[in-house]
Amino acid sequence: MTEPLRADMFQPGCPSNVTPFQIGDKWAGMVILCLEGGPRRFSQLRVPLRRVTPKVLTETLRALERDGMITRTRYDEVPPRVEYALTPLGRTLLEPLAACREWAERHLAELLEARAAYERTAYETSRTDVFERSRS
Amino acid sequence: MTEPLRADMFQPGCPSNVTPFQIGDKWAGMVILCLEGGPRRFSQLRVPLRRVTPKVLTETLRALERDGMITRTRYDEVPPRVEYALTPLGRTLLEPLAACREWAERHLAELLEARAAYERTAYETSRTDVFERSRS
DNA sequence: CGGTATCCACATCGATACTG
DNA sequence: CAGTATCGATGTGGATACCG
Repeated sequence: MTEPLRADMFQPGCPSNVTPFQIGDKWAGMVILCLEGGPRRFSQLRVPLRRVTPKVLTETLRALERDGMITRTRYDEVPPRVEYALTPLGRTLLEPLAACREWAERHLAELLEARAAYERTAYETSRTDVFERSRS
Repeated sequence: MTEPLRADMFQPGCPSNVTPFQIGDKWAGMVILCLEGGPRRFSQLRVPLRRVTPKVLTETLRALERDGMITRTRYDEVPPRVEYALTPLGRTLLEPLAACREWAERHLAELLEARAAYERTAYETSRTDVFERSRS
């Protein structure tokens, strides 16, 4: 546990998808993180976000733009180019986001452990009624 | 703005419902906060949560219990009594939760302002295609 | 009191196809 | 390249009624 679970939240099967924290919708937090290093283009965002569909990415970007978290800059060129970047307000999200990430790095293993223990006991003990835990 | 928008996130119409932060599902974060001051009973939780339905509250509590964030203690009395309380692990959530709340208190007004400005310009300016923004 | 059991409305996400 | 347009699956929450 010296290495603090450098979890890659962009990995679909990554356990950090299990964190109780969510920034806005499913993708907004990741978009914020993708923009931390500077402006990014639409297509650039689609890569780390594991093939989020353009529709959903557009919706996410519009929502973030609407709320003043990012800017959308369109350059009149051919081929067209559009860049998204964090606003100062959007940058303020990085701080609490870091707090959430830190929590995950410190405690995710405990959460997973508790969850596993719960699954185990659910099958043996005295809960009056055990509901289904089947996962497809 | 000296008063930092002591927003009551438990109020249904409260603008803090607009914050980009969410702990788990819709209610989990509020439950954590409700338990900050000590153990609470099922019915006690329903009050500040503005009449969340028992079904949803049960689901929320089960999920938090499963993940080791809260404990469920049943006392064999008549009438039956059940208490929910934060585990040590659950208490660790209070710190990042505080970071999120602080963000809201500091920046919620800016977010709302940006949103309002966006609504305003959406009706007058040169976006190639203005989508509907109607809210029922 | 502390929940369950159904049923349903709605929002969100995804897949696919197409366009300025 | 940077989206838009549809359609459909899924799932999360709410309303209501009932139970040990």
